[in-house]
Amino acid sequence: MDAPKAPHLHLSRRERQIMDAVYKLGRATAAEIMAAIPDPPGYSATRAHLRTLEEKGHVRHEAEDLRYVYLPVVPQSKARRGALRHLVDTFFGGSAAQAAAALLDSSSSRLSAEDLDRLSALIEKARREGK
Amino acid sequence: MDAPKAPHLHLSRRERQIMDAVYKLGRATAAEIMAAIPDPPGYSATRAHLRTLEEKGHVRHEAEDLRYVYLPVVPQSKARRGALRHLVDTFFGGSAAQAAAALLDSSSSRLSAEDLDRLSALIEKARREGK
DNA sequence: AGCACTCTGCTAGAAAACTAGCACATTTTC
DNA sequence: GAAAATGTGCTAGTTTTCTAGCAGAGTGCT
Repeated sequence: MDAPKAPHLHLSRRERQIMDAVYKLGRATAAEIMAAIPDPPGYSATRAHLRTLEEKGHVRHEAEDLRYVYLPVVPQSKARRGALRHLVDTFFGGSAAQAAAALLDSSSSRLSAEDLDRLSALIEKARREGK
Repeated sequence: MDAPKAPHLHLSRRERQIMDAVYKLGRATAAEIMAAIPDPPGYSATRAHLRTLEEKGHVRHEAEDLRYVYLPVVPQSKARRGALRHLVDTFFGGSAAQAAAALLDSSSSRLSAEDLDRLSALIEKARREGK
C-alpha cells in the first residue's frame, strides 16, 4: 500500500504542475511535460522533480525508445474522482448538482447534440434509480 | 490590476490549503480556517500565511467583533469558473460534457429530483441555443 | 487597578522546494 | 572510431516556505 489515495494533496507547487501535465498528457517524456507547463522550470529541474515524484509513488516510468516515458501511478479515472470531489466540496458546498449546472451553463455553446443526449440519458437513469 | 486571475496557480501548498478553506467557508477567522484544514498548521503559522496571502492580494480581511474575518478577493463565483476550467482541461481533455457526465455518474444516488429537473432544464436550454 | 484572555504584528531559524551544472552512458552522424 | 546529441543520475547551493515564540494592544472580569 504505497500509492497515495489523493494524489494532489501534499504536493509542492512544481510537483502539482508536473502531475497536472502528466494527467493531461497521459504519458509523456520529461521534455513534453516541461513544455506543457505554463511557467516552465528548466529541463534539469523537471527531471529532478520527476524523480522525486517517482520516489513518492506518484508516477512511474517506462523506458521507451531510449528515453523515459512517465505515467501516473493512480490512473486518470481514479484521480478524476478525487479531483472532482475536492472541487465540489470546496467550491460548491458539496453539491454535485450545482457543479454540474455550472458546467452546463458555462459552456453551453460548446456542447454537441450528442453530448446533450448522453447527459439526458444519464439524468433519466439517475431518475429511475433514485425513484 | 492586482488581483490574480488564476488564484490557485502559484500558491504554495499551505497557501493553497488555506485558500481552499477560505473558499469553502466563504468568510472565516484564522481559527476557523485552521480548523478546516485536514493536516493543520499551528495557529501562529496560519495567521502568518493569511498575512502573506493578503499581501499577495488573494484575501482581504474585515475587523469584526475584535477579530479579523478573512474573505477571498476573487469572489467564489469567479474562482469556481477557473477551477472548473482547469479541472476539465487536465482531467477531461477539455470536454465539459465528460466532466458533467462523471459528476452525474459518480453521485447519482445523491441527486434529488429537483436537482435532476434543474439539470434537465439546463440541457433543454442548451439544446435550444445550440440548435 | 490588576489579572486573565484573546487577538495582532513581527522576526528569525528550521525545513522543504527549486534549480543548474557536472559526470557518465548510449546512440547517431560524419 | 571520433565527435556531436541526447538522455540519465546525482549533488550542492540558493531561494522560498513554513513555523514557533514573543511583544504589544485591547477587552472584560474581580
